[in-house]
Amino acid sequence: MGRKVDHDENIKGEMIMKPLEEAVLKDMSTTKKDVNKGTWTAEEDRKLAEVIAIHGTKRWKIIAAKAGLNRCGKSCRLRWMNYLRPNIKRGNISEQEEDLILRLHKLLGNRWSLIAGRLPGRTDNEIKNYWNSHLSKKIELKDRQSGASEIREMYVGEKRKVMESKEINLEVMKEEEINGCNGGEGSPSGSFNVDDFFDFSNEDPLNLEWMSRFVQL
DNA sequence: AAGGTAGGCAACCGCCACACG
DNA sequence: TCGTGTGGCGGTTGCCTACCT
Repeated sequence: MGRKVDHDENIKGEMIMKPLEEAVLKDMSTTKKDVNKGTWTAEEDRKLAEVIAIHGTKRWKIIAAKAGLNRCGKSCRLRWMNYLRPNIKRGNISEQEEDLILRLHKLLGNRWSLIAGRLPGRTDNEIKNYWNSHLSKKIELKDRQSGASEIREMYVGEKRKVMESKEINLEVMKEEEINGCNGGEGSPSGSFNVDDFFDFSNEDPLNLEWMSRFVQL
């Protein structure tokens, strides 16, 4: 811990500790022994939401201490992100959303947070769970029905290679952009543009037309 | 009605990347 | 440049509930 913490809140409203708060944190800091685990209670949810309403969602360790919960910061963050955050949609994943998940997964693999970023109100955890419990089985069934499992195994291997090279390409593209050597008409990045892909502006997120630019099912 | 099993989901774990001193 | 703390992510676990025998 070498970080300086004796500040007040800054203009952005980010949470920064005063000396007293530092002492509180010290008192509240939990050892692995006494840390609370398992399902969250309504009371814990309420306390966490209260603290976040005041201090925002930075410095989860401090938030955990301030809320007076014997929870680690990670646990608080997870609870907020997956359950308490405003505008969270729960359950009832529509056909449109399912289609989008399938396409995105085909394109991105198990990059759940990226996929979730394309589905407003959905969390990476929910999509991951939905995939594991519904979609993966659906795909398996579909494969079996079409008798394509062997072909698929080959395909999956090939796809993995492609994905890996695509990941490399994404990194290269980002780097090129940072270095200012991408974006010309002679750009080597081909038809897949990472910024187009992650540009959420000016579009209905559930409209799949944008997706068909990138991947077909 | 009771016990066993499978499915769904919330939460934890461990790793990695990044920021900061 | 290096060490440390923290947040973010994907994989995994374990609990709860519904369904089946």
